[in-house]
Amino acid sequence: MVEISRRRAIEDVASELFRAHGYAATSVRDIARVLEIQGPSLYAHVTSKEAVLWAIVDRAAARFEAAAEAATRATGIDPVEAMAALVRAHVRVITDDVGAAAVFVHEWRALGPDRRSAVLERRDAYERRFREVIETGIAGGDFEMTDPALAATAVLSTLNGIPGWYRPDGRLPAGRVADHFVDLVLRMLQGASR
Amino acid sequence: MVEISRRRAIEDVASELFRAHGYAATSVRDIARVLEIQGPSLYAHVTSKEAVLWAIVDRAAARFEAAAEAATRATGIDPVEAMAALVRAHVRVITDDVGAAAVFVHEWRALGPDRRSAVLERRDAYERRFREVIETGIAGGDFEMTDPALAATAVLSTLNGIPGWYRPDGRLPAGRVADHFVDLVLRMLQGASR
DNA sequence: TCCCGCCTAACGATCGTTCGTTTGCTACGG
DNA sequence: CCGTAGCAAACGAACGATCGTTAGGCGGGA
Repeated sequence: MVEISRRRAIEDVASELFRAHGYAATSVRDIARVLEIQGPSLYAHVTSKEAVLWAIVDRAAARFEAAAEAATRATGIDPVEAMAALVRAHVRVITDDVGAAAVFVHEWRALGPDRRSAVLERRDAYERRFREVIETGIAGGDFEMTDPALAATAVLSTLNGIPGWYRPDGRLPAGRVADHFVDLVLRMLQGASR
Repeated sequence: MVEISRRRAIEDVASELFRAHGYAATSVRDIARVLEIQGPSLYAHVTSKEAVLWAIVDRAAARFEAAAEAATRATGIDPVEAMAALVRAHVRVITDDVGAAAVFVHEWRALGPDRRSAVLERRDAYERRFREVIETGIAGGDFEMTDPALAATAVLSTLNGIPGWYRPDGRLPAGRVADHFVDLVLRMLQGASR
């Protein structure tokens, strides 16, 4: 395997360990052991354990933001279409790197105060994209909702459960997962059976 | 506040700290500090840190199971009604003790192998209740679903996001939260407008 | 007097991190 | 073709701090 960057390899290993056991329960020496080097040797490539977590979280956040941005740009103003694109983009980011996505969703509280609040701010902005599409859909009669903010939170909760069970070699390929969740989310937002 | 059991007070404090910072990031001395005693003094009431986590997780699991059992017993065979009761019961257990529910959902991986697999087994059995109602609903034409297992997982993901934002003194009272989520879940399961 | 709740002291282990040194390769001057 | 300078990567020892936990003692209410 060609080694582009030792640092990136560290972050990938750390992603998987943080996902499986959590940031606090994963020691620097645990990460090093997987790479078959000694714990302190890691510090030739990274400045601190928290910096590794931050690199993972920051990159994951950027991928979510870029995917949502692209999805919004690619679709017109039709809320149903826009929401489907947002969901599909979100699921793709998760399935492309489950470890990083899980760390982004669950381990941001381990960051220091500054970085933690920065993540929360970006998360709010991201959720706002979903809420605005929902509000547009309500105004246009495409969606039936009394509480758009709660609906956006519920939608993202549903999607963010995926890293808890999805595995790249599981019974459902990533594309099918996306299809199913687009369907589920649109059902949540569109009017009930009547 | 009348103090029924010192041990229970420890578990309640631990619930809140485990929820806020995670099990591994919470020290025994952190728990003791909130109770205004010294760290080692906890061991007069408790046998180990993991035992505290187990007590919290076990009680939360039992409350989920009991609530689901009661909900199932109270409703007939109508799947829509049964699912509504299951969702309402689940949300009530969460809102009754957000801390314990959050710990149950997120911190079970910190348990030792035996207890962890015991929890996973109970969680599977619990999820099975949801899946069976969904399957019954599909068979009777009440629900439209191609993948009942995935639907059950998605429903529980949606509900288990609640501890991430619900606060007893928040803008939504517990009853409204339950109403909204019953609505959202039934929409997910029932046929869409398309 | 006894016991229960809490104390302080201390243990071995492990944590994140720093430091000085060694290793193995690549490039280049003579 | 040799010798050597340079460099990135990893090593092993060691640091201070903190972890979960044990042990023994002290004080006050029944």
